[in-house]
Amino acid sequence: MKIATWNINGVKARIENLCQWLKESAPDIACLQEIKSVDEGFPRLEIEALGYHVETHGQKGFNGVALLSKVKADEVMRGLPGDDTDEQARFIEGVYSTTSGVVRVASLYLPNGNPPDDPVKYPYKLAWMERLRQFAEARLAFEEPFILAGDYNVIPEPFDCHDPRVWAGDALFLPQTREAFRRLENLGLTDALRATNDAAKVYTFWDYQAGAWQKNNGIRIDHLMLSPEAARGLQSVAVEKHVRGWEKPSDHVPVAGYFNF
DNA sequence: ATGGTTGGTAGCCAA
Repeated sequence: MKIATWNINGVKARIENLCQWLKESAPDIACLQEIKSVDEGFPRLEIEALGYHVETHGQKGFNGVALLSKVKADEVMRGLPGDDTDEQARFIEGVYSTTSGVVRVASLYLPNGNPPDDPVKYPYKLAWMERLRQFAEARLAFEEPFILAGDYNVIPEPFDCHDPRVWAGDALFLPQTREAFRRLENLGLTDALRATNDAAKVYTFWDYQAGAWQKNNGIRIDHLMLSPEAARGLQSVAVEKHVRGWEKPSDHVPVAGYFNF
């Protein structure tokens, strides 16, 4: 089974790239972030025509996540529990039947948090990460294959970026951000790409500005975090970097895990 | 639109 995550930075602007990628990469489940669309505006017909079921959790203008799957989800949950006042569409979870049982997959778009001195943005990021930790802890108790995939807006280690000095004061790399990410790992979640490729300098995002792609000035912020039951089934991870070189690309590329379930 | 890019929106904001 192939399970991928991709921040597409606007589904309407990316529909051609998205369809091209679905045809060529053919993930069984795709976790999308930053669809930047309300549910009614999501181009579901084009995607359904390629054999995918579509579940969205959209919002006007920004954020928004989706799950595309070859097999229809048995259950879908929208929104990260833990704060009923949170209006931002950043989380959707689906439960899927496989030949060997069930797999639970979430598509998440963790808050960016910049600028860190903003009275709202960075505290919101940290609070969201704590909610995610509590949610993951509850899910891990199920002892199921469980995958938390998405744009974490977290650079876990200095070698996950081209130049750590540039990121020193950034919400994606501040010590508190990295500590909160480590708390997720310490629950027993495995960072799939780190687990299969310990080589440094693997990136998933390159800014549109200042020729970042051409200079390979990237960061690794899109992660597949696996429960022990999912990690046991992990065979390999692919960063589909060539997609960044397409016409009208997203600034993120897909990251895909291959599993023996 | 500060500029460096892009997307969505009509608030230049968010990334």
